[in-house]
Amino acid sequence: MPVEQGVVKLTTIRQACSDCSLFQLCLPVALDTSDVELLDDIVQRRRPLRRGDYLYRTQDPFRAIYAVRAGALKTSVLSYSGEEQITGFHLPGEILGLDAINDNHHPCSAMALETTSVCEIPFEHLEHLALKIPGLQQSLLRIMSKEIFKEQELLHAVAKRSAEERLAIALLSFSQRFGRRGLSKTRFRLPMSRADLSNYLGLAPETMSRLFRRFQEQGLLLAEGKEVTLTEKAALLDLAHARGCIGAENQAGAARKA
Amino acid sequence: MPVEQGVVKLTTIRQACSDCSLFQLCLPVALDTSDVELLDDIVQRRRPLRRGDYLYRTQDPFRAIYAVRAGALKTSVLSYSGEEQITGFHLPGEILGLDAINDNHHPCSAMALETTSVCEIPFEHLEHLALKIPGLQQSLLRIMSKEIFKEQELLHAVAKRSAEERLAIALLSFSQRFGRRGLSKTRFRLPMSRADLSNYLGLAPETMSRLFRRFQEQGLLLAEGKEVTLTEKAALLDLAHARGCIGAENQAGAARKA
DNA sequence: ATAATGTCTTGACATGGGTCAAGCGTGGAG
DNA sequence: CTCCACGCTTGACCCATGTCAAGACATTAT
Repeated sequence: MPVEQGVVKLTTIRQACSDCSLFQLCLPVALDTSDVELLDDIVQRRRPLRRGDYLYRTQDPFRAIYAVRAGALKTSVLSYSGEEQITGFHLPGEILGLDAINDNHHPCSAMALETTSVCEIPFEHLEHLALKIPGLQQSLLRIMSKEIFKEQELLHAVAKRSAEERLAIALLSFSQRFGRRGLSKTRFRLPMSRADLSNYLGLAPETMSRLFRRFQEQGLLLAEGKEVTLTEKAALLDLAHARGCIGAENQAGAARKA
Repeated sequence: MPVEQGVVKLTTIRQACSDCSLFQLCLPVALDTSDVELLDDIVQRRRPLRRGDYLYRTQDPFRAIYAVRAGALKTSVLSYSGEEQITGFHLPGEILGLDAINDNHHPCSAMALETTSVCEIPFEHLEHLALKIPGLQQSLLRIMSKEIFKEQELLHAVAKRSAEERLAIALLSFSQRFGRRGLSKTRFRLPMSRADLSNYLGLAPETMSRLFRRFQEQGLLLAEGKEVTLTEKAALLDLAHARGCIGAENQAGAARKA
């Protein structure tokens, strides 16, 4: 077994993909044991990021994609006037950096929302490996396809939906993403600030605030700071008009299919 | 040279990728001649679609991706209440269907906006070929990465921008996409109806109409039906706040890079 | 040519949600 | 423990954009 090429050697950093409870999520395709070992060899674990640290910044050269192991990140771009535009939140088991493949530079910055650790997967190695392991190529293409689909979905979720619908959709999306990794689908801690969330959804923070209140008054949820409990998921789904939408179980399901 | 496996044999349908003026666009990576021939063998040309014909429909099993050769298509999903939600327009040289890789079914329908012909690229073959031709795998991953990036960009273009900004962005996007294939960047024919365009941008058709008038009054453009002439592109760019945005030349440029 | 059908435009009006400006609460620093 | 600061909430107000309804125009069919 090769020496860990740890970017930084910390006591507890070594862990094989095969032992990782998130492995099914970040590369959701069956690889046999020897293939996983090949992958293991190229994956680097990094020292955890602290809240506010950047994993990469806009225009950084693209070297690797990243799988979130613990914590959470946001990706964002600076808009014309220098305002932050949040383009995504990334939870454990999710991959980020794929949008940089195209032109070899990161089109956005990724910042840790809390103490966060990631696996770094050098892309050159991965690409090379994907030529050898058909399942891996397939997996990669799937992940990217899902990403495209997800964005499209979100795009039209956010484009012409009311503030109410947007928040419902976002909450259900988090519910689902937490559920996917075995956590509660009804009670979770949002890793980002209200401001970040509202920014992401294209709403004013004030509007979000009012919405949270209204949802609470209507008994749809309980919010204590970042801790959220969804008490009436059905009603939320209804609000989100979720048929064929993010809140529905199609995403998690799709990822595992075939 | 192998027999053309044409889905339908029409008189003028046979044409090699290597002769195709759009080839650089649909697979923007250098393949050497023999590789292009391999690709050629799997590409099928289909009978042109007429206006209103579907290339595929939501939930159809995924078999192939498609490169637009001539004409234009729109992709759309049906929202909760049965309303059409347009998710994209696809012009010559562009590829569609990538969003279906993930779960083996098309998540949206693709309909021809005018007489349209496409190259059909069976995905199983392509995937297989990509294992043999590193450049092809790379190209595929790039294309998909670009797609993700594009969607992200658009998402946040549409999410929190004014109607004015959205239209400016859309017009510049078309300008650029026409320009990329050697057509005029300032004078072109929009292939879709106003209603389609407004739907796509998340605006009411009435709003679009008023905007077109206003832009015209301000001397930014000339619109005669679907024929559009951009007379003050700089001003439009300014309106779009286009730094780092769709209108900027980053996309076309990026596609060709490295 | 004329009718019929759909698409685009225009106007009047209503409203969701953005903006501005305070006030409140909580958690970290001293 | 106390203070400060930041993030969240609340209220008042207003504007951009959606909605409804009608009319102009264009395109196809008769």
